[in-house]
Amino acid sequence: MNAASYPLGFAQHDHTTCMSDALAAADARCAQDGLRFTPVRRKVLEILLQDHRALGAYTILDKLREDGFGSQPPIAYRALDFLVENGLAHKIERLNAFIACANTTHSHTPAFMICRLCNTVGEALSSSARTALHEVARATGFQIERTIIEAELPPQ
Amino acid sequence: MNAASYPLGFAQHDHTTCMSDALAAADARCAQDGLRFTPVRRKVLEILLQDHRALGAYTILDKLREDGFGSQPPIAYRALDFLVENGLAHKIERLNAFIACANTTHSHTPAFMICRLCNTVGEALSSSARTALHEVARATGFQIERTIIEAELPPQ
DNA sequence: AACGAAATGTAATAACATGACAAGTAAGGC
DNA sequence: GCCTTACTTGTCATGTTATTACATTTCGTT
Repeated sequence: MNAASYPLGFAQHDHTTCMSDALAAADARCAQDGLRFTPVRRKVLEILLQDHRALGAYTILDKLREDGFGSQPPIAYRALDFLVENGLAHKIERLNAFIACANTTHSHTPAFMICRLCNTVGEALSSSARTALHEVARATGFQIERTIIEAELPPQ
Repeated sequence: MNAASYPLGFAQHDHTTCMSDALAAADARCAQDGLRFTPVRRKVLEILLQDHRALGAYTILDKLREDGFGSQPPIAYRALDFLVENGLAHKIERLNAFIACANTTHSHTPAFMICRLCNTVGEALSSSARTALHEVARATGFQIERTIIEAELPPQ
């Protein structure tokens, strides 16, 4: 096993770079697509990038408050909606929580590997699983609009 | 496309038989494994079997109340936990809601096909997708304890 | 009948999420 | 430049989902 092939979140890495790179990518992406990467939205992404763990909306809200932003739930939820819609973050349904996207370079819908103990979340490639799922759906006459693939990992 | 290959929930079928068969299977299963299939638990399964749509715990709770059972949340959640733990129902994470298992004959973890409009949920075979996911995990050094595979269907 | 384990009843509260409306801010047309 | 319009944010209120804690009852066993 090679550490470099671990999903981000479980892998050792230079976290400062990882954060600044992700923010730079988000800046570029928003500029390119005419999206307004406002202070709250940026701050929420920064908060999510701090750890690679999934954070609940209210945890995020607390951190926003500390930084002088509004502290009512819609503040956090709206920023999170923006990030999720634009592929800068993901919602982990299993946890009702959110993580920063670990792979901003291209559009994707990863499989999430969730540590049962600490909520660390890794993004793994999921194209084979996703293809299989689409194939199953097609065989039964359905189209799929969106897929959710999450795996819970036992304590290591 | 052949209607018979649709997942239950989307397929035409004799619903009375489907319900009574499922209840009989649950009875048998619980008898065999020494599980206590108490009145509340049975009632909750009946409620879930009524439609093949995903129902929230509080919807179930309302129906329990109508039938003279306790009406505090733990009543419903405990029965649901029992059913889910023992494979008689599933939780749909995307919806924070529950459905009766459509396939009591063998242990399985299906992929769920969720209609975005009406919350009708079908169970589809997912072994290929699941295998692919395990393979991805193995390749990155993880074991998977539990998988969640859900697909949202566009309005037909 | 007495015991321990499992299940249920009930109250309180925690955690997650949205609706509605007012106020502020940015971008494009004139 | 300033007006309009669309978007974003602030705030209050409320709705929805889920758990903790503890008392009581039921069930199976001895």
